[in-house]
Amino acid sequence: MARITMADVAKAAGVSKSTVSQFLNQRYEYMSEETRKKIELEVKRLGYQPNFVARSLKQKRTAMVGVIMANIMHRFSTEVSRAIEDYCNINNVHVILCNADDNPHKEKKYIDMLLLRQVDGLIVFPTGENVETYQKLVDERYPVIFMDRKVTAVDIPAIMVNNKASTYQVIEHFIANQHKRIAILTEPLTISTRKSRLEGYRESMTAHGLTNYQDLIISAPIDSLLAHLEQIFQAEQPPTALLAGNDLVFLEVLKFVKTEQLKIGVDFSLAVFDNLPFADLLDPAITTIAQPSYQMGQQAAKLLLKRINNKNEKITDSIHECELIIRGSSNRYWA
Amino acid sequence: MARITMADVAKAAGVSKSTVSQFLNQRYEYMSEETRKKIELEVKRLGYQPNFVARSLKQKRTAMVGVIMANIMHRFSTEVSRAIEDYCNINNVHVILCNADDNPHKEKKYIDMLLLRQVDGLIVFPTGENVETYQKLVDERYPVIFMDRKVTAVDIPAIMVNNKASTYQVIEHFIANQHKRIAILTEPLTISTRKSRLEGYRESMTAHGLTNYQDLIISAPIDSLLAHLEQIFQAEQPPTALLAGNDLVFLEVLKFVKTEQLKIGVDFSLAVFDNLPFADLLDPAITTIAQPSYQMGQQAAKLLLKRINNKNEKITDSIHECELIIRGSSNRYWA
DNA sequence: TTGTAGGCGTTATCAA
DNA sequence: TTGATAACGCCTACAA
Repeated sequence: MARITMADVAKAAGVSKSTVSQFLNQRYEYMSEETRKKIELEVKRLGYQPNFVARSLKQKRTAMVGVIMANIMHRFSTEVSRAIEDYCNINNVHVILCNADDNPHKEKKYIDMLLLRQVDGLIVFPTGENVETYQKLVDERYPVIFMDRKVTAVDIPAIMVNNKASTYQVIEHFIANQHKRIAILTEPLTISTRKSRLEGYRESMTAHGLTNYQDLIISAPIDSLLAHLEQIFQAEQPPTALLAGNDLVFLEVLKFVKTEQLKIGVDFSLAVFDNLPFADLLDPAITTIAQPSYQMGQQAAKLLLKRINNKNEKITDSIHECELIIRGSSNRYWA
Repeated sequence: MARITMADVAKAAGVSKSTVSQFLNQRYEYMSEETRKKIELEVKRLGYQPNFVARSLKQKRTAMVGVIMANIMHRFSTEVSRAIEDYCNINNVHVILCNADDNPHKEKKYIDMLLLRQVDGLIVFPTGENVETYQKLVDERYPVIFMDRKVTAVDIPAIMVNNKASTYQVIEHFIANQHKRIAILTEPLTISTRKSRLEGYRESMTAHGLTNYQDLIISAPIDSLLAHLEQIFQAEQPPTALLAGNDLVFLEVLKFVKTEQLKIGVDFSLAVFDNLPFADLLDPAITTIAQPSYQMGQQAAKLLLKRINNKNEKITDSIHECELIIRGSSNRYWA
């Protein structure tokens, strides 16, 4: 392992460590051509590799950022993380990826650990449950960006999508197709994203005179969704359209469909708020609200690195537009 | 951040840095109850946090491992990485996750970077194209484990599945259902995994007297698979069964099916060598060869950490069994 | 039982 | 133009 140090190079080249350091940091300005050559040669010959840890200690900068993702099994998180990683690596910043499983304890543990490791900044899909910890970051002027979710209690910029408007739009799409019993299916309302989506749902329903939707809102942990679906579809007036809150919820809908031998697009219309790589390939194809995950990740990384390099950089919330892609699962006129 | 140092604690407690260090490393043996208490108090009061970077520099150990995954868009990689992360984090080791996109240049760059960062060990899904770099790791006795793929040119232990036997088995399953024209569809044969699967295919076909399979082997980059499928299905004797080499290949098959308006399980039988979270939920359900990704990741992490803690630990290749799960896409008798 | 001193490999400051 | 020298924060002999 990198056991050749600057001192070795210095000795071999017959100069001092400082000079080698100058050389390595491309400060040739006041360096004779001769010494430059000498050092260059020895660096190559000895196969010198700088020691990042030592440099980090001195510079108080690690060229690493931490990403705490919501759930690695969630496609959106994966896509965003990948974008972050791509951007960072181009800029020679390494990413430590942590999977919090939407668990506040894990989240806190990871934030603390990453700080101890002196990562230069953090991108977090916040659970929202660690306000104290978030606030500490703000107080220390630590570079942090929230992804996908806003935590209003704390002044940290967030990169999100227009959850409310997009949901409003897809509900309107259902209504335009004459649906009246439209259900929304989501994981518990612990994060802003889900709340906003529900809000969009409510507003859209209300705006179109469909105020009787209380029993059509299902918000429950993933593993109980199936039971809720069974129940709601046994009601006197079962829903005719369904909005699945994300890809994991969608899988539950698939299970339900399978168990009950129903046909999507025939027995009820369906839209999914998320990116599904195979949305277009199923039969019927699935209507989705696609989130620009890659752009969001890139933007987060870009802003974070900027902020790291300039503590005064002011970052504000950023809202990305989703795209409603209507496909076979919801294109039937329901009259 | 963490600007309280051991020196601060020492001063506040009226002891020396060494004593504080002793305390922090739980070496209370020769410490008076009194000083212990004093230090404990000050650590709490000042909110002291150890500096990992400084510790790493001194100890030449970072408590970080690097993972170079093949392709973050590939479900199997994701599942394995998650398992590695889970195991490592329980053991207070952090994971730097890098996505090589099956690109040898990226792979090499990442390996080099991770070494500069002095990660304690590496788990790599090797492209197989950087033998020189791999060999360097071996020469330095650097802890490395290969995942999913073997590189025969170099003596690094690999954790794999029984690719050949599993493929043999699924082909036999097709044959048992009276298929004679069985095609295999895989990405280019650059890695051992794919080669072994093809080998299993060949042996199984041959063993059952189906020697005329040359035109039934499609091995091509993802984005050209569709064209190959079109072609092979236009042949005089199109295949009646298809083995898709992984989940990404499967998506291409779905595209093909969609374009051609075919029905899986009716127009041809299908099996997929990989984990599909929704295999059971499609119509028909998809026959898969499931890989124990989580166990593989856990094992890799476990072995790596063991090896890191004991340079003499000898690790050997490890082969995991897959499970052939027969579902609707291939359960039809083809006579 | 506790403290002193030196070093891990860099970088930064200042003097030469 | 280059070189001493002192940090960075921690750990570890060894000394007291």
